[in-house]
Amino acid sequence: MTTSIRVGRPRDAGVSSAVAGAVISLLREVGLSGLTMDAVASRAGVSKASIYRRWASKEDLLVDVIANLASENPVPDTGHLRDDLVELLHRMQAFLSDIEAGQIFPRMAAEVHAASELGRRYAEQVILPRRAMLAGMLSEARARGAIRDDLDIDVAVDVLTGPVILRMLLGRLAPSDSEWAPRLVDGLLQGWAPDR
Amino acid sequence: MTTSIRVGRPRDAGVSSAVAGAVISLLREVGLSGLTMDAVASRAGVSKASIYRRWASKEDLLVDVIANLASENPVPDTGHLRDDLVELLHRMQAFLSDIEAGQIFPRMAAEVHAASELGRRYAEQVILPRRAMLAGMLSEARARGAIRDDLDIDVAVDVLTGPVILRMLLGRLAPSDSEWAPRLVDGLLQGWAPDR
DNA sequence: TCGATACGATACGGTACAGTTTCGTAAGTA
DNA sequence: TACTTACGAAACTGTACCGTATCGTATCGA
Repeated sequence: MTTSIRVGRPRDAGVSSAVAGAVISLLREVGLSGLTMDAVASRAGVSKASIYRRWASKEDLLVDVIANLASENPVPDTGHLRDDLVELLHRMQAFLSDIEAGQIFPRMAAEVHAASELGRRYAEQVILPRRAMLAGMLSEARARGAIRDDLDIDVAVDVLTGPVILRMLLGRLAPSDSEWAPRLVDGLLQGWAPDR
Repeated sequence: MTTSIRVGRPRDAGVSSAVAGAVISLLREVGLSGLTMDAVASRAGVSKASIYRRWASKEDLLVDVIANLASENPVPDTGHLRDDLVELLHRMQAFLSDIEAGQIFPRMAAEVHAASELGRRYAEQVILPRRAMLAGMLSEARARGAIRDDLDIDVAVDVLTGPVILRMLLGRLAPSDSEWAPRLVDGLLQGWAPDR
């Protein structure tokens, strides 16, 4: 509407990015529940007043920062389904264990489950696109005959990604070595192979 | 040591159980982070003093109550692996969607991941025994030739249970009908069948 | 009956933290 | 220069909540 000409001192763009960076690093260190606005301000080298000039509440800030957390995620596509899947699971594990340190994902999972605004946006911007990409990858493989044509794609997506989430949640209780992903994929592909 | 004869008014056993019940119902309604000792006392119809006479802290109370939450879980065993697995997944779904309302499990998952005392005890008393039972069930089936003898049991447990956890976390975002579990099991068993 | 302990009710201390306000100053526009 | 908005620093308000203490009463054993 009003492309009003701003008067007065302009906002320092560095403040916003410093705050976002502080939120992410604190999220890793102290988790969602341990994150305070005072800590964010201090870590960002910024006053709380400046934060509240940009975001109406802590909730708003978190939604904004976390939703923009992981937008880029290239899909491996060598044309060789087995290797693509192993690579995809490895990337997923790396992604999860990167933010794992700060326990972002488990807490986001709880938010998703609780259907909070934060959870809704996280699912919408992070989880669902990834599921859709994997589904597309499998559909393509099925179309070119690499896997049996009666394979249920939805369930296949669950079977591939569910175990990764599970192992991540269990963490130290069920450590997974580098061979875990290929063992999983190879095991599944045995059942997914087209009838000869 | 001292089997000291108690003097004075004895503790009312009803208080402990009322408190435990209050914790569970509140956990379902407001979640772990929304649970306060005042609310527990009020819901249980008990004074806070009486709670602190029994548990040293909120943390102690939660660990005690939650760890004793789900101890009994019979394993289906009709001898027919496919049906047993479907039944087991259905029970798992029912279990998770029962406590789902209160979001206990996702929060416990975050605790397990965070390796807190609460999470450690939950994993020890709830998760790991169930994994062990399922692994036993699969080993038995493998021993009697119902599934291929080179099947990796550990990965098989992940592949069966991971998707259930995933769907539960996603909740409304990826609703699963009653056919989901059999589709999952049948899909997996295709790959697990022994070579003919 | 007496002493000890439990009970509910309730007040209180202490702390943590979200969000607001104030103040002196910096950086823009008219 | 005058005005407007942003900035950091820091004090402040309000609230939530854990854990403790006090009080009058109830229930046990001796």
